[in-house]
Amino acid sequence: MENMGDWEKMTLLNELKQGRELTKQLQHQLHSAVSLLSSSSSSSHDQTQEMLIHRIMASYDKALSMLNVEPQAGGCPRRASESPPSLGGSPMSGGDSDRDLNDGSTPRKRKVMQQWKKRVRVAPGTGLEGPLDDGFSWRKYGQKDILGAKYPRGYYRCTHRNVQGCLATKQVQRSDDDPTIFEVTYRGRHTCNQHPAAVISPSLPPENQTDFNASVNATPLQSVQSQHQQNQTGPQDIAFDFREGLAIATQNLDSNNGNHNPSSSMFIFPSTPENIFGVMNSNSNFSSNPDFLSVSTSGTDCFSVPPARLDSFQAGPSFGAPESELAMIVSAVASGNNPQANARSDSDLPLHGMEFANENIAFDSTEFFP
DNA sequence: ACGATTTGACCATT
DNA sequence: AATGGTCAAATCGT
Repeated sequence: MENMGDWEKMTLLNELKQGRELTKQLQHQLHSAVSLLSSSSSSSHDQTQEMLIHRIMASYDKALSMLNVEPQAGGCPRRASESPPSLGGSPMSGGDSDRDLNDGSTPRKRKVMQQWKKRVRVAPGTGLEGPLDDGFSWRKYGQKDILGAKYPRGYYRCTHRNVQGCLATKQVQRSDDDPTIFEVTYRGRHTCNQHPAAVISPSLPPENQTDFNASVNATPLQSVQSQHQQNQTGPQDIAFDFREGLAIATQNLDSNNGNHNPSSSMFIFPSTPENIFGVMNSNSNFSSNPDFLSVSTSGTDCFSVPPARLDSFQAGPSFGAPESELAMIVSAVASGNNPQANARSDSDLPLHGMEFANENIAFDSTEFFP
């Protein structure tokens, strides 16, 4: 456990929480099923089920407490506004903006900058090695070989750091396993006056994206651009990812049993025939490249949409559901003149951590991730 | 000339 | 001491 990376720890944590939450759901299902039946005395079979559930819950609680997490009923140990856990490396060391945080007189805890990650897949053969355009302009200020990593890590800061004092930074690390994937860690908020393309940008933490209900008519997917092109980028990328540390969505995640049932989802949101609403957990990521928009959970691609199928795409902070249970809601608006987008019904989707409330539109990840 | 990138050195943290 | 993050001089590209 000690030699676990923070990223792995977070993933393990999320899995455990998810398991616990799903067990709770199962418990509720069983309860409601029992109460629907005649209220004659519960059978020993019911009691056995109840005991098993309690033991499963106890196991999850024990595992969570071993990870120093208070297992709690709500399922969300932290509110979103609280500082995220330290992930992916030690907290900022030596940053010029951080150096002055402690005058040495009082040993106070270094301020932990908000950070969140995304995984970006770059289409192989594009010849583009750099990170995706995310609508902001970045200046590279360092590169470092990281122990155990095949590829060096690039360090970027906002171009407008000096002029406008914007402290946003990002790190780009090419994946060892899949060189077409870049893991991008964003830190700090943009305080500069840059106008990233769409409302949604991976370098904006979700709470900045409050205009969730407004329609976004941006081109959903844009080409990967070089650093130079980024500087004059217009409305471009709608890639998006979720802040660390949010709670786990608790919808039905088991997509491998072929029993995917939209109606069993815990959260159903109002949707129009033109809209798709998805619910994702805190490990979900959006990424895009010229060929598709993809949504993944825990690093596993689970959902992708060819750009031709969508007119716009947006995501924002959760609403209409307890924050403790929902991380994010995703909405995509399908084109009215795009028959493909409305052609299929929602069933047996290979989705992990994502649920559509709209049954008119479905996307099959296997089409794009064979 | 100017801005961006590269890269070795330095510093903080563990 | 090892490692990760940043600085800043040198270099590159336009």
